Amino acid sequence: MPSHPAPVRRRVPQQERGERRVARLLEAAACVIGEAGYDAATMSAIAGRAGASIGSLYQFFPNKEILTEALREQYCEELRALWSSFEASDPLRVEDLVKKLVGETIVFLDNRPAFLNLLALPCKPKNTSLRDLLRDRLARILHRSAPHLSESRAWFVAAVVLQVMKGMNELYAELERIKRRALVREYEGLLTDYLEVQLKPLRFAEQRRAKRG
Amino acid sequence: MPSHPAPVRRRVPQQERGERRVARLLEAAACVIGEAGYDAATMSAIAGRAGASIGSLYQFFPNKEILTEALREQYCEELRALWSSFEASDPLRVEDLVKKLVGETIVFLDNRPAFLNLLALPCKPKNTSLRDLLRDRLARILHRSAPHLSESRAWFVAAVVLQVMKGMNELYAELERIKRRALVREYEGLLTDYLEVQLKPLRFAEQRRAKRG
DNA sequence: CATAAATGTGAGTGTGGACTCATTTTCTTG
DNA sequence: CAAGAAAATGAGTCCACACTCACATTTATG
Repeated sequence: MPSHPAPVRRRVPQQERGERRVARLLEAAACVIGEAGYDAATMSAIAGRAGASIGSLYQFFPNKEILTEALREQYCEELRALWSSFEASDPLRVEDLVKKLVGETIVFLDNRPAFLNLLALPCKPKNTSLRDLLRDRLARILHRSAPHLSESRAWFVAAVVLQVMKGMNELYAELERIKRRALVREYEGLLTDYLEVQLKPLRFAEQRRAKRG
Repeated sequence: MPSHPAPVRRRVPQQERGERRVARLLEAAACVIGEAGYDAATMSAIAGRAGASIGSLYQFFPNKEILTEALREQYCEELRALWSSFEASDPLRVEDLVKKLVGETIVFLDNRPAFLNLLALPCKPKNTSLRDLLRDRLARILHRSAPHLSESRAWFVAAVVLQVMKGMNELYAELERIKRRALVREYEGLLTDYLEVQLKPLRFAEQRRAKRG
């Protein structure tokens, strides 16, 4: 008698009504998680925000983890689409790359209030982590701009750039509108300077690093 | 009949035994919060880790918030001491300042596993926020190194530097030992370059910023 | 040693929040 | 329209965790 781990069944919407509901539920989840944080976001609050009953929420997302996973999956796909458009266009000067990166990121996060929360969350290994997705994509772009970078080095620089940008967005959320523009400028400068050094032909970068030996 | 908000009484230790207990409880709280995160850190787990019963924990810290507040207060004082030593020493070259800052911070956080968690936590306005404490101190040091910086500008730069360092420490915690050294170097370079530009006499900084128009 | 104060204990209580389900309402299809 | 499928509902269950309390043990003091 094999005691299988109870295959949780998630109802998949068959009617337009159902799809609308799922969309509204995900949207509500994003808002509530963004406002309250992951742990404090209750299933009831999410259902309420979506104008649905608690039972309705559980029809489509049989538990909190699955709901979160669905949101993460959605973000992954949107990210893939966004970054593919980056890679499709011609390589840019560092300064323009940074400006584009920063600008698009801020808009992206503005419309996805739960993104940073999910980023911090541990996630099952089989699922693509948002963080890894981002790092791989950026590393690829960096490698294209500066083919002399080793893969591991490109990955490393990408990790740093993304971490810095994450910090920027946290500050951005705290600041009053007026100071936000200044903050973005500041970070654009910081990242441009950093990347210009990193993407220079090998000997320049080495020189610079040696100077600090 | 004034219905006062029930003055929660926190037992203050009278014997050495009590002081040891309080110390062990705070230490345990720091560990558990550091490992599990604030929300998932349960009072029972903290008591258990300290080798105390749940009742004992509640004698000295009548609820989770007060416990957290005590930990925050401890960190505040330790921070004040650390930064005062920075301010006491002679002004340093930017590169040395950064190295000292980065080095001391990593050690500090290594011994205070709950620090980053508390940093993220909202906290009652009357209590000194760790974040504000840090910003004020660093801003003061920057202002001393570069008196031409306006106060608000120094504060702004300090906020950016601290946010970048926070990111560094998050990455640091994820990385294997071998890569940590490299990460620290990377951030030292990044921060030094950034601060060297910011702390230069006014016209240089303006020039540079103008270049990006 | 007697006494009281400080400290320690863990079973027990209350509650909020994740999750269930019997039932009803709405939609689709022939 | 009939009848079944999809979707909606919310009262109710269950459990983990914050917090209490009556009582036990240890320590300080005269």
